[in-house]
Amino acid sequence: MPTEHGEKKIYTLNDIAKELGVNKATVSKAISGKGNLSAQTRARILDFIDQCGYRPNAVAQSLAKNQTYNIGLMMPDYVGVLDEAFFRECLRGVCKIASNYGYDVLMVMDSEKPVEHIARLIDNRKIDGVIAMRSLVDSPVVGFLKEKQVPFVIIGPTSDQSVLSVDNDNRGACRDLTSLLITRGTRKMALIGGDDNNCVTHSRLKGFWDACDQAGLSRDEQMVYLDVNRDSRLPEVIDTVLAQKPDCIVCMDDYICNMVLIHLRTSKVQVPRDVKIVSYYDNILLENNIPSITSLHFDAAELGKIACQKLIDKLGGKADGNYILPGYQMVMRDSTK
Amino acid sequence: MPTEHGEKKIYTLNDIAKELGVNKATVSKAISGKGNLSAQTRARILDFIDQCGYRPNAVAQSLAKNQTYNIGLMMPDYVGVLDEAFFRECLRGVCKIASNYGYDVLMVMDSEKPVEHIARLIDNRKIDGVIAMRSLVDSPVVGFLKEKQVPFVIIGPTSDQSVLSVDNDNRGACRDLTSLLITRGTRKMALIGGDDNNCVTHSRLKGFWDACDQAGLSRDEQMVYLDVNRDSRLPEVIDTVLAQKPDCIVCMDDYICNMVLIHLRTSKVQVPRDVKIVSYYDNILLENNIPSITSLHFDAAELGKIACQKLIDKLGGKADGNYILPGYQMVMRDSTK
DNA sequence: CTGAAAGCGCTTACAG
DNA sequence: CTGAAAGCGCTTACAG
Repeated sequence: MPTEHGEKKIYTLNDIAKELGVNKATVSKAISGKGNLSAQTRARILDFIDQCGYRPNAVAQSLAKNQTYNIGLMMPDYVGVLDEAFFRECLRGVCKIASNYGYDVLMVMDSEKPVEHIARLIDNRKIDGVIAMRSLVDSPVVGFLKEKQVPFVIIGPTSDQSVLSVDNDNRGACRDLTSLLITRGTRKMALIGGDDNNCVTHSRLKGFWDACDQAGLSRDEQMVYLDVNRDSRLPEVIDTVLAQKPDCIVCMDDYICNMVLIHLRTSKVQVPRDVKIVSYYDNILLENNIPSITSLHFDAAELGKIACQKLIDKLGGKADGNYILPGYQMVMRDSTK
Repeated sequence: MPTEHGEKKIYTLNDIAKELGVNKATVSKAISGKGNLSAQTRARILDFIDQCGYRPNAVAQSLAKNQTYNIGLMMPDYVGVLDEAFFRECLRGVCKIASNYGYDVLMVMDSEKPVEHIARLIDNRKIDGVIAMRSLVDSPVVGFLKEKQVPFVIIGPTSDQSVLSVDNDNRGACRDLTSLLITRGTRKMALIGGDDNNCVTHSRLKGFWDACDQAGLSRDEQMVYLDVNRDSRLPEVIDTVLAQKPDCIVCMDDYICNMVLIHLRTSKVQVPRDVKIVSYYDNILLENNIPSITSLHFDAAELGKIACQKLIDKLGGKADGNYILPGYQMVMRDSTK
């Protein structure tokens, strides 16, 4: 029932109750479906609500029900350029499911003081639970959330069996890809990996060793370089690696892979003729590279969806198992032909 | 005052009032600083609050003050891979300022039904205002927000003078970079551009033409290719362009630039000897390319900050001018030597 | 300077 | 099946 001015009146439960000559509790019941009403009055109320475009005030509901229908999403402030796609996809997944259940997602970019920020949200009772996209080893966030007793799930690895977590099977995937290379005759493999402080680095390394062990290859620590960050060491590391004449260079992420490719180009080393290249992560720029790069592909959106689903289940009181490991794809391309 | 169990009691205003033998209105005033209180009782109350770790229930405050201290941030669901860095930086900027002012950011990933989603948020009164990262031409979102009379600011270009907006000076930046190339002797330039439905594409094209006009070069439409998306046309477009022997290829974004580079490599065309390359956007992968690529760099975080600041000003009743155009950097690198 | 009251817009026992 | 009441935790005029 818009007025002549086109400004729509915003109805409250009370308004509707008065307008219809019933009690506002009755209206509330009609909407929520709780308690019993005659089908007739329910229909009458619902009809009217439809016409006048009534929408409940979520804030008032929150206060009355002590539930906000908000979840806090903690996202790393800085992530590698090439992980951006991952986080964004993950965010999409989370938002999608949240939306399906009528929840909203409150961003926490954990820049300087992630713990303080999330603490404020919790203490002010602005959220019901949190999803932490955790990427750093020994993040203080997890301890904090446990202490606060807020329902939460983390995206990433944990050794802590008491926390709900969802993760890609990085270890298994890296193992499988490495194994496949070995099966195909690769023997001398080099591994170049990123941030040592990042959980995923360790999982991937483990997978790499798993495959070596399984194939009876000795662990050649000389061929493994971790914590190779962008600023400095990468060029010399690549030189050192090349000097050892590997069959294949395994890059832990696409940033490293890109740098390796550039370097090889300058050094006139041909892929895959002289050396094979594999990346443990799949970015579109490398897919387009010539030769295209063999890599692993994880479904980040799915990960976000599952994380969100688990949190909502938990908020709804459904207990649930600890881990879920969605699948992955090995994308075999020209760089390992 | 934690109990023996380590579970901290959660205090309400009422609890504190009782504990201290004062009225809860008094406590409220002590906290808000509104109204006048004796310095003594104020101090006593504030002390106690400090000790017991009281935090106001934000939901109750929202209801009483009719203000949520939440802002909705609309983010495009799908963005080009290489724009991800831009959006993430922008998001950071927004979150940063929001946090400074005690606001929280509610994500809206406008996938299928952006308007419906934001409508729900508004109608349920979960947010006070919105920031729209608008990237598409003729987005229905803006019209909707105007109609709803919700305070909002958009990040991106508008012709609509009645809406608050913040944008990079894409046109000016592209003009300047193009002009500089012309000054340096470039005459025959090709332009390859992305999504025709994206506002930024048009701004950049205008800047390109501006520079041509200014230098008295005729507008050679034969050398301009828009809406070149990834799936298909790019390789043939590049061939067509190369056949015309340009001095320089201007790429509207880094995805295109990357494809061009790959293609040139395969065709044994050398940069910058045979042709110069410029990108209108700056991604780290291209910075590392050999040769490194000349490009424009925009400060996305700053853009986000300003957008958020403007919205908060508006929410606080401060009217403000319509546009702000932050600066940019021209990063001259090897590809135009 | 402090208190008592009404109100924000809902929900949820509890009566009838 | 419907209504009257109390309550969620705050804020804000209004008295005194």
